[in-house]
Amino acid sequence: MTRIRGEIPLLMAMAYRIMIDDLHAQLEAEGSDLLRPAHGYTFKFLLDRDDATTVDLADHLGITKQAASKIVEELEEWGYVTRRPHPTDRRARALGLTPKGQAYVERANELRGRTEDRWAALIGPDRLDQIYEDLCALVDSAGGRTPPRPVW
Amino acid sequence: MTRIRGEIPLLMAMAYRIMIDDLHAQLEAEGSDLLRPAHGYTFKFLLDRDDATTVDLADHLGITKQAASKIVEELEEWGYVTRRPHPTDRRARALGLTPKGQAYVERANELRGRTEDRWAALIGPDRLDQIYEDLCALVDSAGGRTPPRPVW
DNA sequence: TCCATATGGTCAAGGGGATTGACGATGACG
DNA sequence: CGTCATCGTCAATCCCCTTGACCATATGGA
Repeated sequence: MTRIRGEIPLLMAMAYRIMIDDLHAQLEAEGSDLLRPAHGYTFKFLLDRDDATTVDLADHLGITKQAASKIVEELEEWGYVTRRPHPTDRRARALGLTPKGQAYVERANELRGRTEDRWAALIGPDRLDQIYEDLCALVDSAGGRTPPRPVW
Repeated sequence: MTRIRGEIPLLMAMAYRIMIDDLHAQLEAEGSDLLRPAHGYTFKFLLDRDDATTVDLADHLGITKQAASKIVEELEEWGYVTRRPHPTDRRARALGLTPKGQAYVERANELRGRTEDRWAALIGPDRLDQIYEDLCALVDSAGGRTPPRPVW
């Protein structure tokens, strides 16, 4: 297969879009709340860190604290996230995932996994493992501190 | 390497972001106009098709004709795109790339190519070829008619 | 200890890029 | 021809993010 120089980033964007659409369709089919990717990345962040603040989240997402604050506000209202007083800083509020939030993460992981399975069926599981490794290598080489948000 | 189920879409988003940032940095370094991905996808579309209309473009990008119209307006103003009377439909205007537009496409292809080269150096050129094939397979399996625009 | 400065969070205003809705002009087809 | 679809534009609005200002609390040096 002759590869067109410079085409891979475009393909990656399309592939990402396809997998996100796929996830979206599954979530919609089962009636789950349709959260945006920003919400998903927020969950993922809160899973790893305890007593994270809104500013921490904003840094992680690569957005302003005001934007992050609004996301947190929504997620709290919808029952996915809690804000409790911060244990050591009385200015701050410590963020946490509710059971509902944790359940959503697990469900989304499972559904993304199914999307991966479909791709694996297409190209073979070993190839998918390789892609995983290669993507990790690329991300690591960029320092791993890339905000997950696509630029658009 | 143990792969976390459901993580590939996230990695793909980050990888895409990294490659776009890379391209962006290169374009900025050489003083080129900083066009958004939507503009790039517009160019790519206009390269393939002759006498395309704004509505055709909107369909391709998966946005409304009003939004597409605005993009075309900008690109015309900046000298990348022309709007001439449509040969067979007097309601419509046929879009085309100016030499400046074509040059931008070639330049962007080259710079994306360099980004690919850096990745190839990291994981090996043969692996990159495989990824290309696999991404093509995924995109084809979705009908190839996926709007390039990421959902966010 | 006190004060200067840095930082977490919120409120308010504004902007970029999309959407919906309405419309005039032309095309397509019975 | 008359009806209905389609290309393009104008206008209003929306969503999500940004910038800027501000208060309350932390922090660290004199």
